[in-house]
Amino acid sequence: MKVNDGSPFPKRLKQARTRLGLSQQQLGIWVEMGSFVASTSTNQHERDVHTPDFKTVSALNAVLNVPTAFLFGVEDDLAEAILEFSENRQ
Amino acid sequence: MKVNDGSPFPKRLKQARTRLGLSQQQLGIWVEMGSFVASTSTNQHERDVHTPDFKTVSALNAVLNVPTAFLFGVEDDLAEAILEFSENRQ
DNA sequence: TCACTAAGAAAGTCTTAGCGA
DNA sequence: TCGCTAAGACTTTCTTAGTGA
Repeated sequence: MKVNDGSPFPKRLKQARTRLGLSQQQLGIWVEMGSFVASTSTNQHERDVHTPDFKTVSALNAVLNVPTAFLFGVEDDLAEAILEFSENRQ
Repeated sequence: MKVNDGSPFPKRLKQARTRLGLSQQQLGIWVEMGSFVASTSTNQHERDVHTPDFKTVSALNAVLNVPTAFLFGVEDDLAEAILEFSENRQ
């Protein structure tokens, strides 16, 4: 996946991270367990330099407490609805 | 993204395609406009050999008439809810 | 025509080593 | 400490050419 191809992923990732008050490095460490890579990797994902593989996406979901679908929701209202759906279920 | 990494994308893609009664090649042609590549490419995506980039994902959304988030919905009930949400809005 | 596969070419992502605020 | 970047190493995806049902 190339730079800035229109994916909602970077935006949603940042949205979910800042909601929890985590730094890029903190998120990366909890997800990937490598403190040298963490900051760079997360930064690249949020800036749409590239997209992580699904294993990383899953790990992000777990830490950020959002469904995978949320990170790929293009429309804001749909993304909101996805969050509500998952919160009401838990 | 490697083979069988747990992404819901392959499953959802097949689900959305068969719902419309399209062949792998037909879907590929409408999305990518290359009849030689179409069949192979779609087949690889559905079998989770690999995942397409976001431009292709967007094109698939348009043809299949589903939101991007649907293709990345892990939970079946959430995926259903995403479909309903987008249908009620249109 | 359908779903599917191997393998080289092409394009992507990850890691290392840094930057300025 | 924070967000961020370049570039080579590494890994993935795409295209071509083909299979059997």
